This record gives sequence, structure tokens and C-alpha cells, in this order.
Amino acid sequence: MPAEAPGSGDGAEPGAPRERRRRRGRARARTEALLHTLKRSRRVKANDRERNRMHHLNAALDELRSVLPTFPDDTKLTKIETLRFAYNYIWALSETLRLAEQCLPPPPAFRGAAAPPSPGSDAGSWLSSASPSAPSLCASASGPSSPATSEDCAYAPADSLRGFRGLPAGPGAPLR
DNA sequence: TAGGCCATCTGGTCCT
DNA sequence: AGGACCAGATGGCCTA
Repeated sequence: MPAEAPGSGDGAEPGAPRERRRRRGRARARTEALLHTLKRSRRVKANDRERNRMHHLNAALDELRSVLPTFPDDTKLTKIETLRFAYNYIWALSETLRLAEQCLPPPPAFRGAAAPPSPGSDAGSWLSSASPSAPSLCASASGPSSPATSEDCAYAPADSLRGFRGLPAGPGAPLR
């Protein structure tokens, strides 16, 4: 608790009538109560804003979840899983693009769409191969920085993704 | 019951 | 001054 405001000499004034001191004490108690309610209402407002802020953050996280390749009936990814998965997912997509550009002759009709995962691959597999050395279709793979290792954040929520077969839904509108 | 995840409150700090 | 952001604390809920 913060220390009391340094009052100006509690009940000092030798010789002051008792009644005067009493009145001063009441006034002081009133201001303190007022200050308390003011602080309280500020705190309540701040709590409200903070709650709102976290709701927005969670909404953004939900949007992120919705563009990640999981089955709807999968258990909901936790916050940290969502972030880590998104990280790896982005890495895998960019790696796919990079490899496609390096290895394939640019088809005339190529529209820049990300190549789908190889047949039979599921999220677990592409996630597990999301390492700097794994997708080595080309020899000189000096690609983007690798996804985090299992030590830091290469965590793949494999359980909730096992069985993923289709193409992930493309991101819609950019996150706001 | 322990551990993980989450929402909320709270006080501190930074920014406008 | 007030709002945004952040991190720590706390308590509830759920699951192994």
C-alpha cells in the first residue's frame, strides 16, 4: 500500500479548540474517502479497458486460428500453440514457395499460389519436416531462417492436427 | 490431486 | 492527465 500522504502535522496546533480539530479530522476523512472513490472509479475504468483489450487480443487470436489448417472439430489450439503453429505454418509455406521457384520452370499460368502439400502429406508431416534440412528437394538450400527448434518454439500441435489432409484455407482479409 | 490454461484484477511504465 | 501496454498474482475450470 502506498504510504499516507504526508499530512500537515496531525492535530498539531497547541491550543486549538477541540471542536476545530474534530471538524478538521472529519474534513480530512471526507477528502480521503473522496480520493478513495476517485481512485476506485479510475481503477474500475482501467479494468474495463484492460478486459476489452484482452478480448480484442483473443478475437485476433481466434482469427488466426481460423486460417490455420485444423479440422473444425479439433480441439481448440491454445494460445501458445496457435502462435507457434502459425510461425511454423508461415515458414513451411514460404519454404514451399521458395523451393517451387528454385526447382520448377516457371509455368506460364503460374499465378503465385502456394504449392499444395505433397500427396499424402498431412499437417503432421509437413510440420515435422519443417526444418532447415528436411525439405531438401534442391541441393543448395539456403532458405529463410529456419523455424524454431524443438528447444524454443518449433512446437507442433501434432495431436490436434493429425489427419489433416486438405489444403489449408487461404487467409482471407488481413488481420486487423 | 497436480498441472495446464484461462480470465480478470492490479500496479507500474510508457506514450500521446 | 489519461489511455495503452505489460507482467505478476490469483482463482476457477478442466483433464490426466
